[in-house]
Amino acid sequence: MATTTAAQRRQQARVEYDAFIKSCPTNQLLDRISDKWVSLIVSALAEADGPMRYSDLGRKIAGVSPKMLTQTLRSLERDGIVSRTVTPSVPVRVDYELTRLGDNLSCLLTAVKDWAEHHIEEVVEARERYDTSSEAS
Amino acid sequence: MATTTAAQRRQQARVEYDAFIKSCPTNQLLDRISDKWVSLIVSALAEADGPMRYSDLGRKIAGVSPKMLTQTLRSLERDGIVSRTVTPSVPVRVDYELTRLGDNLSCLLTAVKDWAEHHIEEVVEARERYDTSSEAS
DNA sequence: CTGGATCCGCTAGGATACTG
DNA sequence: CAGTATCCTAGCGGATCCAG
Repeated sequence: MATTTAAQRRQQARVEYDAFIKSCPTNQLLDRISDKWVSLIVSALAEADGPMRYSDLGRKIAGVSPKMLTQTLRSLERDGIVSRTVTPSVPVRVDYELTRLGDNLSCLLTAVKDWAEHHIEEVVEARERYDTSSEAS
Repeated sequence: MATTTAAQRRQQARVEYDAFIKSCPTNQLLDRISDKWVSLIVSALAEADGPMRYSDLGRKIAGVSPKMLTQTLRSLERDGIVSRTVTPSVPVRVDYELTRLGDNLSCLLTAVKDWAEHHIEEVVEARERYDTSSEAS
């Protein structure tokens, strides 16, 4: 009674794998830093080396919509990467700053950046080789 | 004549930013390693410490569809991360292996992994604090 | 000023079936 | 065995409007 098709088994495996991946710190971290806006926000705050206001970030990052800015900041705050300080004046003032953990993360990001800059050339060359050789077909 | 709304200006900025980001090695790399399957494939190949066949990878990674497996492998091959060796026997045999660059990348991945494992606890704690304090509202 | 809520288009990626 | 081609869905993220 092979009512369990290959697809079903694969999906089952996928569910388990997803669970595994979600519980895996590495993948959680990768998910986090791979977010386009995360790296930008973190490096913006790292450069500033001090608190930045919501609109400062919005201006510095330029292409971000308020929604994504807020959303990303919230998740970063939740993870203890940034701290959010509200000054209940009129108008309201909100400052964001890297926590110690966030600062640490920015170091990792720097390591990644270094790797990227050291190896990007190799990658580009590989791409060109690949592209020209497949064009030749 | 403010026919250029804030949204339009932001979109303009977004386009420029996208271009900037695409040309930025760091973000290219982040895009690459953040791909769910990339890290899995690279670490699978790193563990194997030798060539693996297409179906070996499919089995090892379990939850992946053929489409994504092929697609990911192709892009990794293009970037010179993995090498693809076809043995034209019957049936065909295809082996994938990390290149030197790929091997190097797996080291970076290890660094990321180490960071994740050292700091995940802090993140989890921060999350719990955040969640419980927002529940309290 | 700092966002929350809502709608909505788009595309990444999964299922499925087929080929060399 | 190692893919390719097709369809289709879910969710990400942008626009827009509104509120504290």
